[in-house]
Amino acid sequence: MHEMNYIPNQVAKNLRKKRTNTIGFLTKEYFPLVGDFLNSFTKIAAEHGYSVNVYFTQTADNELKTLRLLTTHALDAVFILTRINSWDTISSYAKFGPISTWHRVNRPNIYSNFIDHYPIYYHVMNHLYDNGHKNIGHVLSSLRNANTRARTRAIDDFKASYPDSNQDFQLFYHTQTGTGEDAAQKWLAAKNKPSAVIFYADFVAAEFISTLRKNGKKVPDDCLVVGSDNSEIAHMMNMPTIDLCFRNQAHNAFIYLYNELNSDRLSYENQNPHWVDAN
Amino acid sequence: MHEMNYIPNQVAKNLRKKRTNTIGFLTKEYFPLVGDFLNSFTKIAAEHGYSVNVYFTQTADNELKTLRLLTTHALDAVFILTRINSWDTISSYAKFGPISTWHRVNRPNIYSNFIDHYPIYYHVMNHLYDNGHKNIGHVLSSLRNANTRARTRAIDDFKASYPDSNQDFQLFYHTQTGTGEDAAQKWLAAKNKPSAVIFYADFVAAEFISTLRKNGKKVPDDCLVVGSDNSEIAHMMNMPTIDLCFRNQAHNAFIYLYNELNSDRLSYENQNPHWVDAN
DNA sequence: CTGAAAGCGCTAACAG
DNA sequence: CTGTTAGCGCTTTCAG
Repeated sequence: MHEMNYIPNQVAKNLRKKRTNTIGFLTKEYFPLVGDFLNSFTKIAAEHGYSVNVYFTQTADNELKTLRLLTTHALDAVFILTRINSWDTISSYAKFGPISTWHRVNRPNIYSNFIDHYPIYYHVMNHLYDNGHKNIGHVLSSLRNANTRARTRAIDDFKASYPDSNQDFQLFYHTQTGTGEDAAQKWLAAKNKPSAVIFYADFVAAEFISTLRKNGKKVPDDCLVVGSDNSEIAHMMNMPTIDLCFRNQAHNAFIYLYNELNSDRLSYENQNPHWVDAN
Repeated sequence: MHEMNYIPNQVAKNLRKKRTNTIGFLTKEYFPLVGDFLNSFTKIAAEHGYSVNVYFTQTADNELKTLRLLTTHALDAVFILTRINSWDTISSYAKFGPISTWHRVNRPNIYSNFIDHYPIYYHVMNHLYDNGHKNIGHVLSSLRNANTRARTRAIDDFKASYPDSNQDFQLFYHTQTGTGEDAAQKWLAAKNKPSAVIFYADFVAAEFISTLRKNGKKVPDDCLVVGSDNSEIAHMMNMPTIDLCFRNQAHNAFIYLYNELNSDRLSYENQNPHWVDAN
């Protein structure tokens, strides 16, 4: 019998139970929404007894090394915010532990809590058009991203329905660093400037605004800028944005992992993307 | 002999080695700099074979529960970004694993990679005074924070040296949410408005700016706003800020933990706080 | 130099 | 119902 100040060893428990109650949170790089998302994800995880390990994967090799933590039983499950390797490669790790993401990916063994950007994006264009914006610019993420493809489909369909509108200003980016500034330079250089531009991320939109203002332009008078996250930055910059429910996505992405790992079932949250006015 | 597809079990290794190579990153709540800091901290940790567990402690009880992970050998060490319990209470856990923080705390068993805010703050006030700002406002963090006390000492000493200056506008806050807006309301209501205001965080300064603009004020014409982190937000909002070297702090805070846990020694980085102009 | 064994600290199963 | 034991998978030690 030990003395009364006995402290159980968690690692021994983990070995025995073959569970660490730890989930990996993988993102290629840091951008502001990572923090917000992680905040939501970690809190719901903590409520159900899980802790969250953060990994900034940076390289394809590193991402694989991190996924291999599932095979060594260091992690019970994995959430992927931004990936590097192909979904095929990633999904091959699902047999070692459940994997979820917020990206739109169609694999039987990866839970995807995606939002269909098509209807909301079409709705936003309609809204802008009704407010007199015939020339609408689009700053989009990479086309390898299914959300981006949904957006370009919406653009094409909208263009077909409203031939008098102009959707020619389209930019595609793979990262978020320096992007807003680059887009602003392109806008300043454009001969036929769109009167409104929709962005794939609040942060990029914010950088766009600040670069425009630095160049003596007025926002929203010269250009209405629309963000895409409903994050704090959107409020700060006083821009309209699109709520794509990342908080619910974080919630549901965890719920899936939990349900896969445990016998009891937690229930999913509904999500409802919507336009958010500048405050 | 097993087949060739043998995968070692990390948890068994951890049990044997009595090491998890995992560091806890504790913060009371989320605010934008948390993400930036975590990014720096996690990357340097990963370079040296450590992963980082994030905890949003929220309550005093929760924070203790998290610190107890040191006693159960779930965590090797702990970094504290924002605390809840007293440093006395926290330091009593140092015998179970090294603890570091970026706060200014004078405990033999807690490494504090603090920046002395006194000289840089005095310098900033001087700079503003030389540029014609006789009435300078101060939005500060809690007085239980040693950095805040260094700032108030700088204010008092400056006031003594320049009796014609006005430093009466002083606000103290415990959190970062809604703070900038509240400070802006106070500024708008003030009869004797300071022509420049220095903030304890970029994010709070940004919120202040956006609230002022919403109320028809011009920044920086009506009020020069100075931030305090040199974070992305400062660039976005085009405000001058103070670089307090949080990236170096993240680096050094990790180095300490590493050196305590290992026999080899990594070396610390120098830090040099400085004024950063609006770009 | 190679191979077996002990033990890290826990929990589940089993015996008393 | 209580107490002992086997084994989770690794590493270190010790014997061959």
